[in-house]
Order: sequence, then C-alpha cells, then structure tokens
Amino acid sequence: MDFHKTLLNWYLLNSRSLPWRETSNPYNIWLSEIMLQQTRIAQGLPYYEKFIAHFPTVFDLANAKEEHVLKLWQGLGYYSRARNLHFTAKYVAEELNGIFPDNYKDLKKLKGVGDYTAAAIASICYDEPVAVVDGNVYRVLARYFGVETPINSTEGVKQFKALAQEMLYKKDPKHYNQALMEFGALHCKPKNPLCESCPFQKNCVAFQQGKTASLPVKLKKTKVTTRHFNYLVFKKNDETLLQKRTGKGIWKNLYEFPLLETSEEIQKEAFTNHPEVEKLVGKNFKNIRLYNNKPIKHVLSHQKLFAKFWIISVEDFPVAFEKPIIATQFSTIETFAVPVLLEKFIEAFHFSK
DNA sequence: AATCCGGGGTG
DNA sequence: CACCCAGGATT
Repeated sequence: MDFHKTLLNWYLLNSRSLPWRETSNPYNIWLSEIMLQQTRIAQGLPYYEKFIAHFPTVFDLANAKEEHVLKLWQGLGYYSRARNLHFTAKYVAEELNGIFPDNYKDLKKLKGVGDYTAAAIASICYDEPVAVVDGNVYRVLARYFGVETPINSTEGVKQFKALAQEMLYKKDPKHYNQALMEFGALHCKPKNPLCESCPFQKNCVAFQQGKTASLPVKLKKTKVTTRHFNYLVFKKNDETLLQKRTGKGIWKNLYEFPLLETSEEIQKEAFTNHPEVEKLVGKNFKNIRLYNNKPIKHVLSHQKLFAKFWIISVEDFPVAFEKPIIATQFSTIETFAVPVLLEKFIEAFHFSK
C-alpha cells in the first residue's frame, strides 16, 4: 500500500477533533500555527480559544494594544511570537485589507512565519502542495527511512525537506500534512512509540532494524547559563512598583518588579549594603525582609534562574531609578503581562501582610 | 552555523 | 534529570 494511503487511512480513524480543523479561515489557521510552534496542543489550545474569543478577526487583533496581546499570551512562552503576531496582524489589516497572502512564498514574508508555518497555512487553507516539516515529520521520516543525518544539521534540514516534499501526497496536501504530524504526535512518539500496532511496521526501516529508539539523530544540547535575580518588591500602603523589560533578552516587553541581578546568590547583609539598593532606599535595612530564604528556581530553555524576592516597605517610593517605573496597586498587577516566575510569586504573596 | 527565545509534559 | 513540543529570528 502507498505511504499516503496508509497514512490517510490512519488519520481518518485517529485524528483528534480540534477547533482549527473546523475552518479554512487563514486567520484562524495562522493564529493556531503560531501558537503551536514548539508548543504542545494541550498547552496551546486554551490560548487559541481565548484569542479567538477576544479577537475574532485579524482587525480585532490589529486594533488591540500589544500589552493586551502579551497579557493574553502570558504563560505560553516565546513571547516574540506574540509580538510578531501582533505586528503581522497590523500589517495584514492595514496594508493587505485584512486579506492574508494565499501562497507559500508570500506567506513566508510575514514576520513570525517561517518555512513550517508558511507550508502549513498554504496547504491547509489553499491546498498548495508544499510539505510541512516539523518535529513530528522529522521523527516519522527518519524512522521510516532509517535516515541518520542529524535533523538539526544544515544537511539534515535540506535532506528532510526534500524527502518530505517528495513524499507529499499532492492531491490532498491539506490532510496529508496534518495526518503526518498527527501520526508523529500520537503514534510515532519520541518515547515508547506504538510500533506493535503500527500500520507502517513492514516498511519501517527503524522498526525492521531495531533502531527506533535512536532515531531521529539530533546534535548536542544547548548549554544553560545560571543567573541570580533579586526582585525589589516595594510596598507603600497597597501600592508597588513595576518596570517593563526592554532591549534584548528574555521576557521582552513583559513587566517585573525592579530587578537587581547579581553574579552569585546574595544574602541579606550583602543585599542591604549593595550600592544599587543603597542608592534607592538608603541604609534603611530594617524595612527590608526576604520573602524566600531559598531561591526560587525557574528554568528556561537556555537559562536557569534563581530568584529572591525582597520586600521593601517604604513611606515614599524611591525616585533614583534609571528605567521608567510604574506605581500600581498590588491588586492591579494582574492587568500587566508578567513572566510565570512572577505570576507564581504574586499568587502566593499576600501583599497586605 | 550557532545561539537565543518559555513553559510544561514525559519517562 | 534529559528530552521534546504543529519553529523563527538574530548573530
């Protein structure tokens, strides 16, 4: 049996019911594809529902404030996706009359839309015969054909892209593409794939040669740096201070308490004597208490963060900040987009005490 | 070509 | 703990 026939038959019996499968509206498909980049469906699904409810059309998204978009994106990670999403929504609404490009080549010009996403939208919305190559596709093809080229090498990317395009069932790219990804996600899983019930068993090189567990091949892992964050949680009656993260680096355009980063974990005496702290609050160390004696560990893809939250009670807020600062009632913090690390602190910390 | 960018699930 | 997820942008 042909590969595509077996695949599409499997898909017919095993596909999940998902909201973006009920439509061919490029706005919905685009939104879902951006959200699902490096993100599991279970994690992205509630965000998709939330965005569609708040922004039914690309015009609604274009007219929103970036702050609102980031707030709704909060917790999903890779926040450049949200910023690019908003940028592209404005572009499509204002420059393209709200009409998305209808082909792979032009879709790829949109900010935040790369090879994968352009192929997904083009095939799903417009039946263009372009193969998607995501993590699932790499895995299924590497195993089925026994390809040992590292999937994240330049050579591997080229090879798998060509292979995927060659295998593509051009008469129905929309369902073939989704079927291949769905098969990788549900059946040909990274760990414990369901080989015993696999319809490709007979022709799968990895299964025949017992290589399933070692495919696909991937080059090294990224090295993780460690950082130490000290958050200054000012407390003036029911108000506190927030700053917006700008420039490069993590959490761009999200909010946080004023931050003092140190090269090592810092204890109370060193903290109160730190020049930056003295500059802000003087030597009034009696008003400073440490919320968590043990640093809170927060892991990102390239960084391991250790955070201490210092509660600083004041009668007047300092004015010596270098970056713009916002005074807000603690109960109003929830309107700001903050990293999950801070969201957890805010939830646990009872500001009135 | 390498590195950066989140957060959560899985084994 | 290591690995992965419906990747893309930047350097």
